Amino acid sequence: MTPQRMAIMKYLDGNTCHPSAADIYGALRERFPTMSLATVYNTLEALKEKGAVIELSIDRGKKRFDPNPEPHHHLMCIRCKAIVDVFVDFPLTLPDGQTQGFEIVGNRVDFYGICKSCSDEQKGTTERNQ
Amino acid sequence: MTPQRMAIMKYLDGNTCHPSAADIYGALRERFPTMSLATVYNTLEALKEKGAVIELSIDRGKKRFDPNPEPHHHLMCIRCKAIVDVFVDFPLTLPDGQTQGFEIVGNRVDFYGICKSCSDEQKGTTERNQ
DNA sequence: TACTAAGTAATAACCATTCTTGTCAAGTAT
DNA sequence: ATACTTGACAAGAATGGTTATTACTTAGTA
Repeated sequence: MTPQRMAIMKYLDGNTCHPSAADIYGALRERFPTMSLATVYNTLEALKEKGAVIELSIDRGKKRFDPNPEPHHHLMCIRCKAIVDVFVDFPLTLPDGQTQGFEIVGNRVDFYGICKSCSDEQKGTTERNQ
Repeated sequence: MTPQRMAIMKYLDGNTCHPSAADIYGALRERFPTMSLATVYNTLEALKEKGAVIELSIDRGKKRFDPNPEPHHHLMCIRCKAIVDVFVDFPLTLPDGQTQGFEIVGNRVDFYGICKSCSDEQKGTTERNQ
C-alpha cells in the first residue's frame, strides 16, 4: 500500500461528489506532485475490482466514481454535471415477455434535472437581462 | 438535403439495432466512399435536434442512436453491447425529500444482462472446456 | 547480494467526438 | 446575367478521456 494509493482511498472515503479520475488527480497532485493520472486510473480500477468503488456511466464522456457500496440511484444536473445520490427503491422487474431471451443481471435508474445553484444562476441571468 | 444525409436517414429509419456513429459510417462508406465520419456526427446531431433520433448513453464510450421516438427503455447485453428496446412503463417519481433542490427534467431506466447468443456461446465454451 | 513481484511515472497510443476551415450552392442585389 | 453574400456541408485536424507500454523504484525473500 503506497502513499499515493492511500491518499486516493482516503479522498474517496465518504466523498459524495462522485469525482472523475481527473478530479481526484487534480485534488491530490498538490500533495503528490509526482503522481500521474495513470496511477489514479490504476488505483480506481483496483478498487473497482475489489468492489470498493462503483464506476458510474451516468456522465457520458467521463467516468465518475462512487465509493458508496449501498445500492442506490443517481440524479445528475444536466448543466454542471453534479451527481447526487438517490435512496429510493424502485421495484423494477421485467415481465418474461419483455426480456427477449436476456438473462437480466442488473438495472440502473438515473434522474436528470437542474440543481438549485444552476437554477438560481439562470434566474439571476434572466433578471439581469431584463 | 444531400445524398449522404438521405442515406443516413434511410439507414436509421426502422433500424432497431441502436447503431453508433461508427456503425452507420461503416455501413454506408461503401456506397459513399467520400463521406466522412464527421458528416455522420453532424447529421445525427441535426436529427437529434429535430427530435428524429434519440442519443443513448447506455453504452459508455460510445454514443448510440435510436430512431424510435416512442418513449421506452433499453436492455443492453454486457458482452456484445447489443441493445434492445423495452416497452414497459415504470412509474418513477422521486418523493420531494429526495430531489435535493433539483428540478427533475427526466429519467432513464436501463437494464443490463446477457443476451441469448452470448449465453449460448458461453455454454458451448464451458462444455468444450470440461 | 540477487531475484522477484508489485507499484509507479512518464509517455505514447487509441478511440470517440468535436472543431475548424475551405468549398460549394442558393439566394440577392446590382 | 454577374458579382456578392450567406449558410450548409464535408474533410481533415485537433481535442479529451482513457488505456497500454515501458522503464524505474521499492519491498520482500531466498
